[in-house]
Amino acid sequence: MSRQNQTFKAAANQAMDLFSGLEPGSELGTEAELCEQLEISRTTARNVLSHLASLGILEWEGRRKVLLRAPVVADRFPPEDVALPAERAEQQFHEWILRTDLPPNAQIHESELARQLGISVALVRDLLQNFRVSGLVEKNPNKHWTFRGFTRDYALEMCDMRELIEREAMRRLCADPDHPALPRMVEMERLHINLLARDDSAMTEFPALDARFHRLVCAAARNRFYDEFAHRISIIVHYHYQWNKRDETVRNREAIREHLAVIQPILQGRSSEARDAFEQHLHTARETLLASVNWS
Amino acid sequence: MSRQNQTFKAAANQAMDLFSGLEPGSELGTEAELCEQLEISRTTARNVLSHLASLGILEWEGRRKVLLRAPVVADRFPPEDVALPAERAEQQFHEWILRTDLPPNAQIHESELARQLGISVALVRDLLQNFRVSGLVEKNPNKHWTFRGFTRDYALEMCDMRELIEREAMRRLCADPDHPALPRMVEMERLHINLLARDDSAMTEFPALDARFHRLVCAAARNRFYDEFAHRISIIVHYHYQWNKRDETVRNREAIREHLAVIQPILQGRSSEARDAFEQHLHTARETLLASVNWS
DNA sequence: TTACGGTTTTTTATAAATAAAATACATTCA
DNA sequence: TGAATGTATTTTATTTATAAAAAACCGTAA
Repeated sequence: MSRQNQTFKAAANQAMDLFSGLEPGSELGTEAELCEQLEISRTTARNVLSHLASLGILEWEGRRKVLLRAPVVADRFPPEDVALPAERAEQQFHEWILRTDLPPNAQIHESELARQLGISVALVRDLLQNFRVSGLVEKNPNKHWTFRGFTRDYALEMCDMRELIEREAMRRLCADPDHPALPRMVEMERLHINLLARDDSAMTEFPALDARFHRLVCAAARNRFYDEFAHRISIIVHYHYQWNKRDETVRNREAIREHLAVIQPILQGRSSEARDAFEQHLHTARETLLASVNWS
Repeated sequence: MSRQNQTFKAAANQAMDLFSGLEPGSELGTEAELCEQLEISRTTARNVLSHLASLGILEWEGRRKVLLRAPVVADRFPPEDVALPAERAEQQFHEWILRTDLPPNAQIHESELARQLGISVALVRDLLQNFRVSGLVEKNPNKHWTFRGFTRDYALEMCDMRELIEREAMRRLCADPDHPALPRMVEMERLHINLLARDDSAMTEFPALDARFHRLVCAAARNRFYDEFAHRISIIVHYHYQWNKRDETVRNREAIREHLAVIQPILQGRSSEARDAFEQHLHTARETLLASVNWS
């Protein structure tokens, strides 16, 4: 079927967001300006303009573009139409592989998975190839893929690598009082304090914050290999925890406090205290992760 | 054009190797046995048998398979026919990206590269996606790829990561006197001593040995993430050094001696000496790598 | 005369097509 | 009867096709 026009649809919705802040009758900028704002090509920008014109939202002739009325909800493309197939597929795939209870050494067939997820084999192939780096699947040439299993071994190897990297990143962060990551750490403190103040139901937001915290720590080392690994891990941990929910709120609150016990000394320049607290947190994180796979 | 039959051709050549050791007139085993030996499916095994029968190398009817004559060179498929397109393409791609003098931030177009390498865009896409993990290229969604450059920064980040991992792996290797990697270390010592005894022209074999040594060290940690990283690095370093040839033989001989200064204490259980020597080697390796990118 | 808009060309994202290779099923002969 | 063979089906590797999106090109009006 080739491409759908998701980029166009997403851009059209974004343009409507932009224009709903303007008065009807106001003149719009040039095509190039719209491209900048929406981060799209002129081809797509022009398609958007002509679409909005056909909806009667604006009048467009040559360089004159006048807003006729504010866009309404009915004008927008529905959210399921704007997600790119690749993005949608990736999310579905992660859900499937990390939340379906696949046994270790299970065979994964590209064609079967494509049918299950309702996407093309080529896309499944992309997903599996990319996911291979996470160490959970491997390819048997000319044959199927194998799921290696979210086993205790896997968790141990992941924790080892994570601790190696994050410990080093933390060392660098603490060593430099003018480290460029510090402003973002201030913001991070605020987010943690806010979340801690809210009630248990808000704890569902923790996994995302946890991932951001650890990615920020990794980013402090300014090493693309650290970042790459942190990114991989955050996906795995995110889906794994969504699925394993026991003691969730208690565990999450405790983790937020541990994060703060790291963040605050960093901001106040008490390095050794920060590093001790971080060691403590790495230890807890390891325990939590291992506990969640203990049954295997 | 879909697939060529490389698997079949490679298997046919392998089968001929196998049969050339047998007397004409001898009976061959079952189809299933041939599958085992050649690591192929029965479909392919049967195709091979029928091909060899049509060449008059054997007679095949039902379960009776008799070797008629020894295969000769003319029976074989030429080597360029047996390599899989994907493998051939990968090698070409690595040559291209690591030995062509691409400037940092150069644009890479899938379609253009496909034309240059004479392969399909889909294959180029696979190669770039896979290579992305090495941190040298990045994707601009809906647009081209960007070569980030084999810069000083890149070399520094790579060395940092490498040292972090290999230092830890070495610690583990030294901590366990019965480590399962030790037998392979004995073999490694032998290979190093042999190479050192040969003349300068043999030094072209060093990069491959170097990669093996470092991969073995990483393997000692028994962590799939270490292995993955070691593998990536070995590709980069391999191609980079092939291209940067100054002081080659001197540098290589020195590196062999440094490797031996690590291997021998390990085998003799002198841990701290091994680790000191390894630190020294990591330092030299870093210097060498940085020197090779100094011009940028 | 130059920045902007109209048009054409190139490139990417995705799916579909095709032959090879693997696997599953049916059949036959020791 | 069951292990090996013959046959059919499924799955993978690779290329090709197609529409969307980006980029390049060219003309025109402020």
